[in-house]
Amino acid sequence: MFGEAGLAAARLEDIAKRAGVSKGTIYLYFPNKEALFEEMVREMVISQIERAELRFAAGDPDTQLREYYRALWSTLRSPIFETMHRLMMCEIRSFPHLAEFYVREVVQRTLRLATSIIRRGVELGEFRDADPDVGARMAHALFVQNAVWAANRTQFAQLTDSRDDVLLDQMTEFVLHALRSPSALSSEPDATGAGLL
Amino acid sequence: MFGEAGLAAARLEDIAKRAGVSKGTIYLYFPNKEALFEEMVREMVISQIERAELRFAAGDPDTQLREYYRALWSTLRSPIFETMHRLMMCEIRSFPHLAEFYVREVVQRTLRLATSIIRRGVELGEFRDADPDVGARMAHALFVQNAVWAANRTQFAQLTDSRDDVLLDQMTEFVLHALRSPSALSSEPDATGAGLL
DNA sequence: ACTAAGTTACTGACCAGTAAGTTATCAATA
DNA sequence: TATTGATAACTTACTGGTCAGTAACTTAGT
Repeated sequence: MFGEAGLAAARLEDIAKRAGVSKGTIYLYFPNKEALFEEMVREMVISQIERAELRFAAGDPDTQLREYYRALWSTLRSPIFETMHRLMMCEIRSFPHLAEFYVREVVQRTLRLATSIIRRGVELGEFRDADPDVGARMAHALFVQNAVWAANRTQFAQLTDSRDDVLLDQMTEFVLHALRSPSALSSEPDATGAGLL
Repeated sequence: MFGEAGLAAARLEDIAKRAGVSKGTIYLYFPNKEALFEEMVREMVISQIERAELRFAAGDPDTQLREYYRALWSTLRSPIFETMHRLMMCEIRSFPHLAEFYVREVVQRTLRLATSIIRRGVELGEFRDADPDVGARMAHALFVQNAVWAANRTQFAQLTDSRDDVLLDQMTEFVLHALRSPSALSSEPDATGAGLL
């Protein structure tokens, strides 16, 4: 209900009703509304961790990254992320430590995986020699913002493709081109020469 | 004051005081609180249009885009954008047409410029042959999300560089690598071969 | 008979919106 | 130049509804 209305607009009595208890019961478990809200977001973040089963796929960095971003996108497009992200953005000023918690427990963990894939790609010469950490962050930013737009397609129609899978392709291609080293043309289907190797 | 507290938490009496009038006066000009809010956001969007003087710079697409994104970044990092964007994201569900207005009047106008620069780059063979519209949108997403993180550096410290100018470089390099055609290595200072040409 | 768990009915603060009253402006007139 | 009257601009003080939080009461479990 917080997700639907936000912290201020969600009425404690409605929350209680939906939980099948009376309002007073809530105060047996939480000191006040804010604490309930905070606890709820923490639960969401934790369920988010469990949901996001981002695993190393086998194969070259290119393939690994594609798999990684496919999984990331499915997470970002889930209703739970959409809700959590919106709440986080709206209430971040009142609950700054929630955002810190989220970044530490979810985003960083996720980014570390991307970073390591990119690092290996750099070592193999498949990706250009740039800071893998920066690359991972840039790609993450791109995905998150596109998820925000996609979650509000009605208003942001001009900013997203109408199909999620097309959008995923667009993002993945963009990111991979940004990371790829100019000499590694092998994964380009229409590459005619062997490049510098 | 809406920017500081949000629609619900901002008290009409305080707004009136800050405006140097009494609460009743507001109701001579606006039917209710929501209308005042909406009008204020519209004003912000309009002032945003005036502020964002994104112009074609001279030179090759690479240089033009660098100049474009420098200007975009300075807009995104301005306090007025930060406020407007946060309000938009928080109240989008209550005021969907505000977001539509914003996308139409600001974002699309801005994107069109980026698209045309990229299109010319594609025609010149400097950028790879991909949909310029998609490229512009991807880059925009990347910039917007980084602006959001940068606006909350305390919480999102791990997601941004501590310096705005470094961040701008990181984003610009990422985007340009994503757009560049593999055969156009000329702008790469350490390029050793002439590529396929 | 004691405690844990829950409910109900209330209070007090808050605040958007309003109705009645006040002041400033200015044109017309003497 | 002063007076009046009309109206526009604004203020004040109040109302009504909402809702977080609580205190007294009830029920279930052992």
